[in-house]
Amino acid sequence: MSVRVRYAPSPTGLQHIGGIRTALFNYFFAKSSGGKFILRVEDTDRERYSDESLDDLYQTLEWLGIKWDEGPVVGGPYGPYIQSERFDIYKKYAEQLVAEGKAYYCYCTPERLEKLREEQTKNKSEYQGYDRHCANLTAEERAELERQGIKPVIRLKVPTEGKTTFHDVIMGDITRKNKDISPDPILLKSDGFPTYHLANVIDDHLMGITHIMRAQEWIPSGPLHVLLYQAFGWEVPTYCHLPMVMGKDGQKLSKRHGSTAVREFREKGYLPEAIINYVTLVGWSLDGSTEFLSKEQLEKCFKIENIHKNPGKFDYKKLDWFNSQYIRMADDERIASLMTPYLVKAGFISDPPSEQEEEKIKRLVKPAKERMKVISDIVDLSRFLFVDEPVTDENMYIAKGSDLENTKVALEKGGKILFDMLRSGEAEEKIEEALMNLANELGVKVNGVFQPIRVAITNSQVSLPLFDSIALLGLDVAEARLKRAVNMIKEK
RNA sequence: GGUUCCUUCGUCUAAUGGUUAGGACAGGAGAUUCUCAGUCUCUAAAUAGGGGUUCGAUUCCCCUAGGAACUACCA
Repeated sequence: MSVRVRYAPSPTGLQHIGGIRTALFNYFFAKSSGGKFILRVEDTDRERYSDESLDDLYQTLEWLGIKWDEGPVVGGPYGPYIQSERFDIYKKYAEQLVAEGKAYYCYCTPERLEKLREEQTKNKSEYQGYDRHCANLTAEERAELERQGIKPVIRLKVPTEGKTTFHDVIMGDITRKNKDISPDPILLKSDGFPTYHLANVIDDHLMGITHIMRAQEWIPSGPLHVLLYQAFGWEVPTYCHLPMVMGKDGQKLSKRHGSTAVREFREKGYLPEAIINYVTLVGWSLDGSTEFLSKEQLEKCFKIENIHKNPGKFDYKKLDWFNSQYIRMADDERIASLMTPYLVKAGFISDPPSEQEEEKIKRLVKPAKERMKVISDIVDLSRFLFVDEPVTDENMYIAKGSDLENTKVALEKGGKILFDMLRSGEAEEKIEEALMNLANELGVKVNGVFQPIRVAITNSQVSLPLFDSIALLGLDVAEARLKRAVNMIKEK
């Protein structure tokens, strides 16, 4: 039987790291086993649903380059793939269960349930959950409640005896006593929408899903789902509960740990291949030493056996490392076009950029590439190129390895040597040598000459290498800046 | 509280009865005759604790401890 797996997110928020990790594992498992990857939108919670979330889902998967074989937009033989469009199906199956005596209508108000819950926690009752108040309503009682206009929910009858076991590829057998399963969970809400449990089980069956790969937080509802499959008389798919992605403190990754939405990472200038590579390595490994895996490689070598049991913490620093590595590997043209929006947004260049600006960006890539962790770093790295701000006292005088006198000489003499030689087309090595000689005369290290000049030209303690900076700026502009600094320092 | 799951360097992980317990990120030190970054080299750092089984346990079993998830008309 060929593999069919699905990613079934609920569009109630932006796609986050944990979510796409699940998507990626499903996708890679499908690809590596020659199966199908299906996308299903579980939008049964109309309170929390938002169009923005749905858009974000599509955009994020597209950005990552994850294509689904069946699902919304592309369609497929088991559609529709959006649960809100399958409304009638769930109702039908829920009512079937009621007719067979496996489920029942419940008229309890949210208020009563709330009160029940309060009492249970107050009394530290061992029994948690619904008290099966409506489990044995007579036809008359029901008719009366209906007449009062109360819209019922449908609850599953969970056996109080026995136990339920399911097999998990990663975890092994997981068994739970039926009496420990949340008593009589709601299948169909009073608004007629299914709950997750019902819709999920029905769709997985109807869509021929063979493996259910989802986060470990779903383990507790596993037995309940098995009970549902059994109630319908359906075969239970293979379970594969994925280890969770945690924050630094070992708790479920959430906003307080930092960025979690993929969109945020994208906006900061992370590359999709870095996200894919790193995220896949949390909870999975090929061999313990291979670090770099492209999407194409993963589509081939991903093995379900290599998924771990234990949760993994999300390490932002390692992601940064991957990202800087991928930036370096990417070709210059791509980096240039990725940098452009940040420069536009910073107000450095016009939108769209002029030809000269584009030329500038192109030349900026090489020296900047090695220095970026994320593409947005380009803004600070290139400020000197687009903004002409006179060097500040602070930057000028804290230049390492130079005092005021040396700084003056370095700027005046060094600057003259530098630009004269540059103008006559001398090689960089030669110029460096000349500046080194000057440094020797002054009795300072080379840096004592280079640093003041670079600061004068870039107004920054930390900047691109001097020759790169000058080349980027153009000789005239760079020299003008140097002269301005010389004049400034003369007055001190 | 109840239920279920988890436990190798700070972090992600490799090794499954026999290794000096390996790699990577982060940290530290140094090198690279311009800062930063990068690159290179070196370095420190772990089998949660206690019992078994065994000639031998990171690896198998039990207990303890710690952590996590779930416990909604949310998914």
